Amino acid sequence: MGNNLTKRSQDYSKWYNELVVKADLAENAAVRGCMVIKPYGYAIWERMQAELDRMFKETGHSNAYFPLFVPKSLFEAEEKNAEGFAKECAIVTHYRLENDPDHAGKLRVDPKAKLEEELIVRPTSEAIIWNTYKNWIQSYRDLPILLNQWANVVRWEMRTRLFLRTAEFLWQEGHTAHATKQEALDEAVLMNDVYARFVEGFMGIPVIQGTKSESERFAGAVETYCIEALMQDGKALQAGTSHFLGQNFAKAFDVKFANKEGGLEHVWATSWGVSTRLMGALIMTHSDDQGLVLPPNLAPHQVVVVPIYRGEEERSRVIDAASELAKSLKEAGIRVHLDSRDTHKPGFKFNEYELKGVPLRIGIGPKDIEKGTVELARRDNLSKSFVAQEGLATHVAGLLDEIQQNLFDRALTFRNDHITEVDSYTDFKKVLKEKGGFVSAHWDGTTETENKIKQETKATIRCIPLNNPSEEGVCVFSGAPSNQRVLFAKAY
RNA sequence: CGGGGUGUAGCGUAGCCCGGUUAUCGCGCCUGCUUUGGGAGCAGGAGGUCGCAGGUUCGAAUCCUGCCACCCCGACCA
Repeated sequence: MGNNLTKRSQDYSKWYNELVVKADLAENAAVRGCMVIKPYGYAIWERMQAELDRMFKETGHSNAYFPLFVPKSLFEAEEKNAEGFAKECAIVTHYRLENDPDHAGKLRVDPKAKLEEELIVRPTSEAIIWNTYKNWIQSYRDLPILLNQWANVVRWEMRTRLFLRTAEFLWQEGHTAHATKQEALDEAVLMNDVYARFVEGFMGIPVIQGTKSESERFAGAVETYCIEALMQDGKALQAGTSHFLGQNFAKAFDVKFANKEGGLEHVWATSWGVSTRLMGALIMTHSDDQGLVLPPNLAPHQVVVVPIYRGEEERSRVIDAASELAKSLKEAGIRVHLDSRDTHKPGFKFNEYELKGVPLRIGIGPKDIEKGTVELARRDNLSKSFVAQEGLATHVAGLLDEIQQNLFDRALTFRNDHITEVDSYTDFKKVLKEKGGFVSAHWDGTTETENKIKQETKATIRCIPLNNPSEEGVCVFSGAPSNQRVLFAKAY
């Protein structure tokens, strides 16, 4: 990465927060741990939603919506799932307020309005959805069910961070029901792959697909597939997960179907989700000290046109020319924004759009009109050049592709340079401390070893990569035999 | 919940140790003129329950007590 962020990883946290705020993406809300997503941040989220939605539909899924509240009895039906989320639930106990007789002008909870049964604000929707699916499924003819929901969920984490871990966050959660184990497994793998394609192709963030170790697995899942990304400060970030739920939820909610042979079987399930956390991944993967850097596929505005002029006469001429340019780019399918504000000088705008990460900036002034040129400035490498107005749309389209590819390649190089194979615990600790990134090491497969390593180094097993080559070795911690390497890292 | 830190204008801050006129400075905001190819200059102006509540004192942003909020580090986690 061509900036000095990595050299001051201790400041990374501050840098990240400032960037989020200054680039106008989000801010802390009045509610502890919650955030306000501002229009510019939300526009980016909408771009992500649109693309993901397209990919979901392409793979046969539909959208639906389920309730925010989960009755406690439903929530606790799948024991492991309930246990896993129990410590971070917001709970609704009452449904009415009344005037406080002791404090004029204040309200208090009406003790008479206590709910018969508490409602859990969903931390995830498996319970409420499987309770519904129970009524929808009787025969193999009702399967598969391939649904996705765009929603908010609440997880009352002790420590929160804008985009990375907020008490309330936006996400999508897919919940599917299948007649066979293989079909469900295929679905979980497929959706993990959809995530990988989306995050890499659309967001320009390289990821490693893999499975989680038992202790990192989703509560209630049989297998958790995931995509893991690496941030510029050397910490890993779980960017998305796809779970094979086996028959756990079907058994908990008694969802059976009649198969072709006339027998009754429990349904097989998956669930998968990505969240606004991906915005955090975006910021921490591409941004530099000038601000946000958006991959062209994702950017709400791919190109911004900044007119440069002095005086009223020049202004109208330049704005006319700039409008023509913007129009021709728009006709070529490019998302372009003409900033004709007269209240800010060009220099101010240059910096503002750099901060906001617009991939390409076009400057046009009187000199350009004379010469038939424009000034092109790339956000990814901050280079500038003068090019002819003629054929500009084609040139710009090509450049946008190039920038998209360049951002991905740059991040991929960084990521690959930060996967280090180690064969001793000394090296393991040394690499974690001095270099960061993923450490590829042999592990004996036990949760006990995993926990001890976590305690001593704060590193966790991020994933066991898919198609991992088998290799004989010994666990770096215990010395017990192992037949493959797994990826460890400190993580967000 | 444990350990540390910070609360002063929309944002960032000085002042606090050692109490004393009208609470400092920068950014931003408003008005005018000049400016406009990399965050404009000058002049004028608006904006404050000094986190909250008590206490000490002739006098509190400053000292004391209590409370609240936020940030960082741990446990928890997409």
